[in-house]
Amino acid sequence: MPTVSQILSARVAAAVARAIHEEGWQGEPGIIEIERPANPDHGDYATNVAMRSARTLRRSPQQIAEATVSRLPPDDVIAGAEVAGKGFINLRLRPEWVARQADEIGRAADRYGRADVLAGQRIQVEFISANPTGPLHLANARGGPLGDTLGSVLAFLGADVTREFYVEDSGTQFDMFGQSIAVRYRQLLGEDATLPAEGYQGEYVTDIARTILAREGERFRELSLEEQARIFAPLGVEWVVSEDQRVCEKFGIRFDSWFSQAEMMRSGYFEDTVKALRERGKVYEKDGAVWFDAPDEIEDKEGWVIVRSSGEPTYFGKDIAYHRLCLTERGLDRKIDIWGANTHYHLIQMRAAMRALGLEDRFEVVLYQFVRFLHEDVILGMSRRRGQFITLEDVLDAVGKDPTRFFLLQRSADSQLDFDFELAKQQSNENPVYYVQYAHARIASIFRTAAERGAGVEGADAGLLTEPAEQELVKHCLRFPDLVLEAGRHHGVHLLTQYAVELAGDLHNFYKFNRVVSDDVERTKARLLLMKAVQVTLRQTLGLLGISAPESM
RNA sequence: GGGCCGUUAGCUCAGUGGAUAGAGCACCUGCCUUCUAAGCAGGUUGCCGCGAGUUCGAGUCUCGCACGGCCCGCCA
Repeated sequence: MPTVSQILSARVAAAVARAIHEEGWQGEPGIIEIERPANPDHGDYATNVAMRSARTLRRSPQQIAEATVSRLPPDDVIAGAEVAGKGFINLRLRPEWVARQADEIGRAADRYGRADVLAGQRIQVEFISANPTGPLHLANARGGPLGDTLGSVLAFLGADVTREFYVEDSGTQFDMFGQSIAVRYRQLLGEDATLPAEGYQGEYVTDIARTILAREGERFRELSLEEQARIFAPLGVEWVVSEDQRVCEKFGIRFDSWFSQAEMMRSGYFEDTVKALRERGKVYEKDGAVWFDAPDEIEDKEGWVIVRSSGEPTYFGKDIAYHRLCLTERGLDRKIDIWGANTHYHLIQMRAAMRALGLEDRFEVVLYQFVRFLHEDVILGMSRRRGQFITLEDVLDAVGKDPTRFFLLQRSADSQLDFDFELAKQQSNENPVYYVQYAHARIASIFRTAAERGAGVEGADAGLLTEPAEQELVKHCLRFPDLVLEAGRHHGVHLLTQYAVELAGDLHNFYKFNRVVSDDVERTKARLLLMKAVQVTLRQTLGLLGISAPESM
């Protein structure tokens, strides 16, 4: 089922081609862009192809538009085309066609809006990937709905999507985590031990030590702190990862894989990657460390360390290996990472490294600006090491999954946002998410009423949906497939929340002024089809957002 | 010093180079005997941060400036 833009674009392109041929013009037309005018007087859709072709065809926009429109006669979809303004071509959809689409949308049901433009592409979306040294909190939670929803959109467009959580279970922070657990373990045994200055202070560290003690007894008692740390760190990560899994499920997120960095390191793939970089002449030695040679455009640094003088790989070095692994050994066509804004410098480094390996085109990143967390009107810094944070789970329990997801998905990733905890709890009933869900529930209620009165859609004639309010609703639903394409192209999943609110608004307005279930049997049937179409569209949108579509509220 | 993101209504924010710039919240006025009032209708609000440039056309692109957030480690 092609989108409206695709249908119109094809017909306009054909008309332009005919115009050029028959008028004997020279040159190529501009790209056909189909847009929706803000002003309804300008038609349902419009194209600026005449303006865009004026230069190459060396004709005035008006002239090109006239020639195109005269070759764009009314057909099954287009009721009329006219030239307006400085050369716009305004297109009106045929009401009969629009009406029939209500039926098509209802029949498509959970296939509505799906496409195959990305069929055959294997795409990994990697998100959250928080350090496995403590519970998830809101700062790293924004990437959750963003990545999850982007994954859903890409899958909707036909891609083979894998959602991955990269578990960084090696390195300095990992070691420090193990030490922190060891200290708590010793304290539980009544020994004298103090947490290092950089240690993890959260209460959960003691919980982990207690769990280990309960499960394994005192058999690690005689070991040195270093030995204990080495044993406890993976156990601690296991504990945190299992917690993360549980909380992500509460958030409506299920990962296909939890990839272990330590496992990759044991496989020798890191050394292999350094070798590959060395063969390309991209690394050099200095001060006993191995450096990646920064490209010339980078003015502030000559290079970045990938193996320390101690022999320990850096995070940057390991991330190069990890991305190379995904894009070569694992056969992924694209890898899309959802990262917090504080990693933008890392992004610059990674782009350079990926370019050095010839993988740049397949590596994409969505950077999201930080969430500031307001608690009792105070902006909370979220330091995990100091144990100062409100966990994601606290937020989910207090606010609910749907409002939390909706709130985080409402704004573009580029804009910063404040999450006011008290406001979110207190105003959750005024949250726009309920406005959207209510529209869906309202339709469900209409169907319940219809069922009670023995009314159904059997034998309905969608062609009766000719009233302006009915037409507007169907047209609004028809925007959905184009919107999904747009969201997929630009990774802009917030477009979906915005659309959901607008469509819900249209439905509420229609509901107020138009009766669906009435004595008019034929009209009732047709309007039930209309309601079905809106319900399907709302459900599809909410489904992509990972937000439930309730039958009643 | 360098870099990334932002600056649009009182507040929080939408706005693939198109025609008269939008939504929610807040505020005011109406609307529940008919499919759910978590709703609807109407009203008020804008030097789109500032200054240049690019072009048929700029909130949108380029450059400069100001302000805010983040970053520039042999941490991750």
